[in-house]
Amino acid sequence: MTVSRVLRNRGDVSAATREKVLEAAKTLGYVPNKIAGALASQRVNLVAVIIPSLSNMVFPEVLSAISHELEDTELQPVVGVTDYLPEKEEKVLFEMLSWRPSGIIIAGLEHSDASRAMLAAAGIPVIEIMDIDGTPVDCAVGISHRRAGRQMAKAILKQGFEAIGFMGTKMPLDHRARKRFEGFTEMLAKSGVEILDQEFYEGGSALGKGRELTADMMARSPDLDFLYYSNDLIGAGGLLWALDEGIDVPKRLGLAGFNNVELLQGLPRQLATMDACRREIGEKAAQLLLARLDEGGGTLGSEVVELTPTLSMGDTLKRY
Amino acid sequence: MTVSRVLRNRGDVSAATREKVLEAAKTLGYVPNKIAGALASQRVNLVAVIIPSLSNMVFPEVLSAISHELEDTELQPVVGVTDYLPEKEEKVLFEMLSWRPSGIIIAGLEHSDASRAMLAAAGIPVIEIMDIDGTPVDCAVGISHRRAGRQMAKAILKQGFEAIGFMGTKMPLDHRARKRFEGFTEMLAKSGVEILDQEFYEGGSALGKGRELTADMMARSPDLDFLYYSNDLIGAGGLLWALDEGIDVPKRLGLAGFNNVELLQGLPRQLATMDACRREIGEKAAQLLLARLDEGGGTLGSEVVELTPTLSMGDTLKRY
DNA sequence: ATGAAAGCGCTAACAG
DNA sequence: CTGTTAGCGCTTTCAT
Repeated sequence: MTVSRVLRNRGDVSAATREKVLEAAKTLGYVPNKIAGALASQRVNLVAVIIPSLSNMVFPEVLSAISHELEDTELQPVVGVTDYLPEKEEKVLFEMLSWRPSGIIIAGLEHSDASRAMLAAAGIPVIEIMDIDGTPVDCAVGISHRRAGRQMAKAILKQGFEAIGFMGTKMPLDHRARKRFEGFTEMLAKSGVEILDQEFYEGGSALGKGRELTADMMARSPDLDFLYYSNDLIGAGGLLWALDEGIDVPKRLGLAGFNNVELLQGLPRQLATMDACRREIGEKAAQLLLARLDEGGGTLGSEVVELTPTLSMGDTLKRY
Repeated sequence: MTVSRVLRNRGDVSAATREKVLEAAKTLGYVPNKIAGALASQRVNLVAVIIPSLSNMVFPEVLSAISHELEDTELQPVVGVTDYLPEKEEKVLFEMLSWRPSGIIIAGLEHSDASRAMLAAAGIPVIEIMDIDGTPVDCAVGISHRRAGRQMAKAILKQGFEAIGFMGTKMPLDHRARKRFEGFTEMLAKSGVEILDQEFYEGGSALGKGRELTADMMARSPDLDFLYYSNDLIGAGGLLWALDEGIDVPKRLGLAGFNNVELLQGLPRQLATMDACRREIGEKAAQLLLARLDEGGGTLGSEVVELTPTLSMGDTLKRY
C-alpha cells in the first residue's frame, strides 16, 4: 500500500500522508523486513565477496576498498571465508548463492568444477580478483603473479645476486604464491640460475616465523646471497635476523618479500617488495560489478583488468 | 511439497523418492532460495556481527573465533563495519536488523540512543563484546579496559618508573582506549604520579607512526623514563626507535603496548603488553548467543562475562 | 508417505 | 494521489 511507497520514496505521495507515515514508523520503531521485500521484488542488492582468509591483511584491505566503493550504492557486500579450502569454498558459495546476490566477487581463478558450474549458472556478474593468470568465468581484475615473480627475479639478477633461496607458504594452498614462485624460477632459469635452496612452510606468517626459517636455511646453505620470500612478514623476520647477526644487507645478503605491507614501514631497513595493488583491485572490482549490473545483463563481454604492481627496492635489494 | 521435505531431511520420505529428488536437484543445479525459505519459516539463522573496523587486526581475529565457533551450527555470521562512527553504526544496525537476524554481536557498550533502542526492541539476543565497563543492553563479554589500564600502571610503578608518557589514538573515537587511559591515569594518581606528556594521534597505527610519535615526544620531554602506548604497533615503532638511538631499554626507558599482537613476536626485543582475550571473547560470545537461542527466549537473565587479560612483561618493562 | 492449500511481509501492477 | 489485488518461492499444516 501507500506505506511501502513512502518508505522507498517511490511514486507520488502527498507530503501530508508522507509525514504521517514517517512519524508512525518512527514511533512504532518499524524496521522493514528486507526478506519479504527481496522476495517480492526479486532484488537483493547484496554482493557476495568470497575470500580465503581474514587474517592475511591483504583481504581485509581489498574488502575495505570494495565496501568503500559500494558505500553510496544500493549494494552491500557480504563476506564469506574459505580458509583456502576448495570444499569450503564450494559450501560458502552455495550458501551465498542461495541468498540470490546481485553479483559475486571471489578471490582467485582456481575453483572446483562444482564451484565453477555454480558461478557460471548463477546468471549474475562474477568478478574474480587478485589474479589474472588463468581463465576467468566472467571478469577478472588483478595482477599477474607469474609476471611479478619474473620481474623480481630480473631485478635480483640485475643486482648481481646469484645464489638465491626461496621461502614461502606451502604451494597447493596458495595459487598466487605458487605462480609467483613459478614465474620467479622460470626467469632465473632463462639466465641459467637455479634456486639453491627452498623451504615451504605451513601456518601463519609472522616475524618470528621468518626468523626461524631464515636462520635454518642460512645454516644449511651458507653460500646464499639472496632470499626471496613469498610475503613481507616472513621477509621482515628474515631481515631482523640478518641484522641481529650483523650480516651486511644487502652487500652480503639481499632480501625481498611481497605485498608492500605498509604496517612494516618503520623497520630499521626497508624490505624490498612489490605491491599487490590490493586497494585498486577492490575498487576496480566494485566498479566493474556496478557497470555490469547497470548494463542490465546485456552485452556480457568477459573483461580482464590487469593491474601493474610496482617494485620497491627498499634497502635490501640495491647493491650498486 | 515433498521436495522441500527431502532437501531438509524432515518428515518421512521413502528412500526411492528421496533419491529421485536429490538427483533431479543435482542435474538441474538447483540452489534453494533462502529468501523465500526464511520468509516462510520466520527463521533466518543469521548472526549480525557489528565491528568498528577490519584493519585493526583485533576484529578479524574475534570474527574468526566467532565463525569458528558457529561452524557446525545452523548460524552464519554476517559482518557490518562502522568505522568507529556512531551514525554509521546506526545505519549498519538498521540494515542488519531488517534482515531479521537471530542474534546480534556488537562491539562496545556505547551506542547512540537510537541504536540502543533498536537493539532493545529487536527482541533477539544481543551480545556486546570487547568491553564490560558499562551497562549492556543484554549480555556482554569482554575485559575491563579500565582495570587493564590500572594493572599496567601498577606494574610500571612497581618497576620504579616515574616519569611516564602516554601515546594513543584520539580518544572520542575509541572508547576502549579511552578507558584504558583513564584507568591508567587513575592508578598513577593514587601513587601521586602524573602523566608527564601525552599525545593523541589520528589515523592508522603502524611501526612508522610509533617511531615518529616517540621521537617527537622524547625530543619534547627528554626526562621521560616510560612510555605507555595504546597499541602494540606504535609501541613496537617506539621500541625500534629507541634501539636505533642506542637507548638502554628498559633501564633508561621502559615501554609497553596493548593487545599482544602475535605478529610482532620476532622483534629484537619483546614489547611488554597485555592481551585483550580476543579469541576467547569471540568464542564465548558465540557460545552465549547459542545458549540464549536454545533457551528459546525464555528466562532472559542479562549476563556479563568478564575475561582476565594477562600481562606479558616482555623485555621492555622489567628493570630488576 | 505424499499431496494440497494457506500464508510469511512485502512489491508491483492495476484501478479508482 | 491512494487503495486493491496478486504473487515472489518457500514452509507448514492439514488432508488424503
